[in-house]
Amino acid sequence: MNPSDKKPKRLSPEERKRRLLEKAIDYFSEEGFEGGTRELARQLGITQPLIYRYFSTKADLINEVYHAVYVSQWQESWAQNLQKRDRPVRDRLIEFYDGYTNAIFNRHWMRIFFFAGLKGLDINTRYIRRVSDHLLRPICREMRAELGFDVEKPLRQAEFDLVWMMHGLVFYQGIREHIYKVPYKVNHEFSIQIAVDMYITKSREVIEAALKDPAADLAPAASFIPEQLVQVAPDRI
Amino acid sequence: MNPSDKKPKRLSPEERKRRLLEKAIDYFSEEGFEGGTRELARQLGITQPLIYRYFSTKADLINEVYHAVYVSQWQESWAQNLQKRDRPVRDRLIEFYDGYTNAIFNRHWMRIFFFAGLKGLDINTRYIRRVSDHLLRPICREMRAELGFDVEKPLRQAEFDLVWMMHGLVFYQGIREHIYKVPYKVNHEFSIQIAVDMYITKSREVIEAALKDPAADLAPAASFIPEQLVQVAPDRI
DNA sequence: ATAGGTATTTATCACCTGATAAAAATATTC
DNA sequence: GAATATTTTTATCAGGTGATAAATACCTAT
Repeated sequence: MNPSDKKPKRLSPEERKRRLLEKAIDYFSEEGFEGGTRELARQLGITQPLIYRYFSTKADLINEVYHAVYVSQWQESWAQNLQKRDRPVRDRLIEFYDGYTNAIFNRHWMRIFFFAGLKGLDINTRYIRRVSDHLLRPICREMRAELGFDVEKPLRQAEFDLVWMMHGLVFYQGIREHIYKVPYKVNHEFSIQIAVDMYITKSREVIEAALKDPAADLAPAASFIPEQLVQVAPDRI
Repeated sequence: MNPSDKKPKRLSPEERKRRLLEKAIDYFSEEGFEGGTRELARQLGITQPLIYRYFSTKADLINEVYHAVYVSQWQESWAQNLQKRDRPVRDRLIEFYDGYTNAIFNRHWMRIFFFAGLKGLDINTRYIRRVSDHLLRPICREMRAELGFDVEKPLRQAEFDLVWMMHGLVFYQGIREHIYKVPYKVNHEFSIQIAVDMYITKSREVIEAALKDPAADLAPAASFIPEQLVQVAPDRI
């Protein structure tokens, strides 16, 4: 046996915790949060009680998994760059979706997102609200500004639906790739381009019709709840 | 108490099994397949061992849930009507998606689909293959025929991706409504119209470019496996 | 009314779950 | 090299799981 293969039986707390969290992301994104701590320990080559030296409860471990996968991946620059009016909206959107899909189109992110979504966990609803409030609503404003509509008038339902359609078209390709597991490489640049073009093309008539009709539904109000991406109610795990 | 409220303590096997399956659909679509048989029984007002008089194992019960939610909802007329060339493709697509979303945009279908998808269950991959082979590929043929392209030449990747984009745009609105649980009614007719228009608008240039370039990727071959929507490998539950 | 049939419950099995406490193994310090 | 400190394991707990067998409660036909 290669002498360099010798792995020390004891690790520093930092290194052990790092490996534990890394494996937990892997494991829970495959098995869901019902996955057992014993099997997780087995895959790490350690015994199950050792997990509890580094995470006080299973819920605590899962919380850190969330943080690592979701929170730390969110880029504040997304919302900032989307609102820099020195370039056409189309360019900004394509650049944004290039970065966004690059951050979230991976097996860990996609699967944990849906596991959490099906469980109705806080982190998931908060994330969707964040996408809605910090990304999609600003995009609607930018679109109005570029087309010369009044930015101050309240957002209409139809405009909001339309921007969600663009978002959904892009996002669904990630679902195909990582949830459906299609047996070939999905071309994301292509779908981003199609989605953005669809949005740009349809925006004028949708905004025009929505603003003309005083009876048209308003988009639901942005959330009042001070939203963070962090907490998970422990009893939901 | 209203005398008509008196419920008999014993039911006929048919009625009991019917109620059990109905509740199981409800229960597993909320909790996922890890949901316990005791809680299921509790919600039915019966004891847990009674379940095993009507379903030999939990896997057997889940299998019947699948069948009720997926298989029995599939309409053969979808594929048939899509290929009747007496009307424009646009009309056929809109009619199809009206019927399709009407069948699958409900909490049971949507949630069970993703629970099964995350577990990698056969039923789910089979379903996706069925959508691909029986719906989306025929749509691509119809589109080529309407635009006057050669229907016999093999399907290209870009055409296939494009039809999946239309499909994804529509499907994603169901995800928003039933997985994200947005707090308002999503307008499906609107998104269907946008999706179909996007597909029709982009088809000509995509097909043209794909057929012109001899190096363009082909779409993956339709599946050879004799696909059914029925079986679930018991050991995967 | 009673007897037979069967739907339903009670009691129980072996196994798995997250979590805790004490013992052991390893590394570090003097 | 002995003493100390800390990582890791062993042993175990209480409670939950799917499933089975035997006992019971209910309905119906006679």
